[in-house]
Amino acid sequence: MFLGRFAHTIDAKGRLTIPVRFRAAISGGAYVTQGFDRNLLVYTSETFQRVVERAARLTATNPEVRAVFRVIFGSAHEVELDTAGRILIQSFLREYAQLDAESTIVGAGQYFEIWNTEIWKQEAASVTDPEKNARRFADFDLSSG
Amino acid sequence: MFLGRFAHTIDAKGRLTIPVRFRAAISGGAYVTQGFDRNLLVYTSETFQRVVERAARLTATNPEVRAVFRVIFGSAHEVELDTAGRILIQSFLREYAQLDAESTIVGAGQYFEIWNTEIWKQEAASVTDPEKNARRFADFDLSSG
DNA sequence: GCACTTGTGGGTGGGAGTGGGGAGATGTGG
DNA sequence: CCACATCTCCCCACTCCCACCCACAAGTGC
Repeated sequence: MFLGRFAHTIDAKGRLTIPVRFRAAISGGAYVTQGFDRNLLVYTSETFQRVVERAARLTATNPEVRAVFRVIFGSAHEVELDTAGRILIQSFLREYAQLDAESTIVGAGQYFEIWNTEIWKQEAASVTDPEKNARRFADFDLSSG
Repeated sequence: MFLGRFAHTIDAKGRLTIPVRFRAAISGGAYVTQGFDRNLLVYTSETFQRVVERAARLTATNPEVRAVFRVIFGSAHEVELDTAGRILIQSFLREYAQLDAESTIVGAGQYFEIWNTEIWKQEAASVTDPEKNARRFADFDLSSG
């Protein structure tokens, strides 16, 4: 499970250090894709496999399905940790998420997100708003009870 | 069960001593997350697991669900007691709860809270108001009889 | 007083994150 | 086939933080 929030830098070669606590989970390989927001998502091989299997049930005669295929498969890139615990992120993915040096890694359970730190701060303002969170937790019935 | 109220200090390294009475309950690990107010919550592994299971049923295609994931998973941090009975609190969590040296730990049954002592005092003004408490207990049908 | 517990502060070695050199692989154009 | 640029991955060096260690003050019980 991916938990927590980390401020890391992407170096001039496009490499991003993965937090130590995340490395064991993706030691068998991981997949980076574009996210639903201006961010990137990183899945373990197993989780990505489940997404692929679900997508495979859809029929490619539907143009919207083909668009989904292009997002899921066309943006996905398999990555491995180098000896220093880093991954290399393709330039087109860095461009999509507007990643420069300052990046923020956010755990999200089955996957984790990579954000440009400036863009993340805007999202964080919403995520740390007590009133909004109270409503979210009430709507989804998530009180710790 | 976590009961009582304790005034402890967070040292220059971001460490907070856990009251002795709480230590056994979290000896197997604990999770710190941002609270619903300007505070932090500390769950045992078991309690946190129940929150995670409920959240896992939601689907990430909903933007509000993604925000919930960022709160639950992105703010959570697994901590362990050091040999002196302290935990290390990540800087972004300390910022969220505005924790400086003076902190107050408040038991809340299944979990406990960490407050900036100044902010806690404002909350405590409400908690120690006999009339307000009488109304709360009446509203939630909590009289011992 | 003395032993012990609890909370607090600080030193330190090793691990984590970062940056850069350089060898090898890959692609392109001539 | 070669020359050249680019990319990828290896290794190494450096800084900084954290987990462990110890020290000490205050409180408690005998």
